[in-house]
Amino acid sequence: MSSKDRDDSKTIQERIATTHVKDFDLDVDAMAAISNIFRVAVLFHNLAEKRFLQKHNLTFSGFTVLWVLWVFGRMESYQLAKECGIAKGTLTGIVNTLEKHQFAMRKSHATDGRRKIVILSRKGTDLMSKLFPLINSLERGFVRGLNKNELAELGRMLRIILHSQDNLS
Amino acid sequence: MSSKDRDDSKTIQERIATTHVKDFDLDVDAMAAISNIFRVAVLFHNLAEKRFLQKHNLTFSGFTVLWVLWVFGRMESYQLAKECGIAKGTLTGIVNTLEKHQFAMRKSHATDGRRKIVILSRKGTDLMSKLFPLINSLERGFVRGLNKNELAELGRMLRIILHSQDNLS
DNA sequence: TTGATTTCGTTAGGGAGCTAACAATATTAT
DNA sequence: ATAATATTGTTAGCTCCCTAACGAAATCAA
Repeated sequence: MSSKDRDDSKTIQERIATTHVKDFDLDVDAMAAISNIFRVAVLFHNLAEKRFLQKHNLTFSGFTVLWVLWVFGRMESYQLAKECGIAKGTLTGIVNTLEKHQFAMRKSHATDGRRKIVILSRKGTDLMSKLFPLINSLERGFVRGLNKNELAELGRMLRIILHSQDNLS
Repeated sequence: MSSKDRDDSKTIQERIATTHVKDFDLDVDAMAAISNIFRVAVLFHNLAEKRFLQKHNLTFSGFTVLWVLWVFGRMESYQLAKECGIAKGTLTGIVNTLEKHQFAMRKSHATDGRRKIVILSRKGTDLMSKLFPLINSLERGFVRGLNKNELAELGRMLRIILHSQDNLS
């Protein structure tokens, strides 16, 4: 199966944008890439919620927090927010929801009265053991059109983009 | 500048995940790719709002709607929602906000009493002429670590991912 | 020790995202 | 023509997301 057999034609938006935009000095390829990154993210987000998360009273954000907790075991709030890429005020709400459904709970820091630690409950751990492979199967499905080398190349390019933004938060 | 000179090492999350996850039959590369797509999207979203959009009372979603309207001229609501990748109920709120700031307005359909058409105001058009190149410069900055061929390859792979999901909404 | 500054988590207010239910209008069936 | 069905946009309820302001606690200064 050659590369030509696969559907990689431009989306409607890209096509129109290409024609509409010639008055400005625009980088259409950069625009298309970022725009399509958003499309993939939204698509994955919605599909994951609908297929696997909703029935467990879990949102995608809640899952992300549980994912980090599952990987790291436990974590202090401010670090958890940073790792999830959300504001600290947002994390408060998400942890409230997770606590309501008893997937996680808060603990006070031993020596510092300001800090709180979020830990995974047994129920949360069990759920993650079940959800993690399911979500990964969805991820696998999303990139099934790419071969091993292409997938590695995609990962490399995304890391380049991320690291080139490190300085300007 | 060779490929080796650029920072494309794995993120902390990827590294930890790789070690924690060996009990399951997981595709770590697929996980890393999707996860990093989300990171790029969130980073771009926040940066665009902070740098260019906030000062005009515009959110990223509001900008997206204006962007589609600017490209297509005008559009019926249900189609606009679909093109933006959001639910119709969500679009109602966004158009309310856009109307409040007079960037866009609703018109009734000529023959079908159910349908509404959203059109860009003069104020919205002027703003987009200014914002469009600014956002594009941010997009350009995001992919500045990739050369022309790599960027084209990235776009091609993202399109493959998107089209391979076409069947399962 | 006392006072100023910093850090951490929560809260409040605005906007965005979903689903489900609803009213209004169109379309189709009988 | 009338009834049943389908479609469109809005609304309500919940969650998420941001920023800004706040209180509590820790740290630093003098």
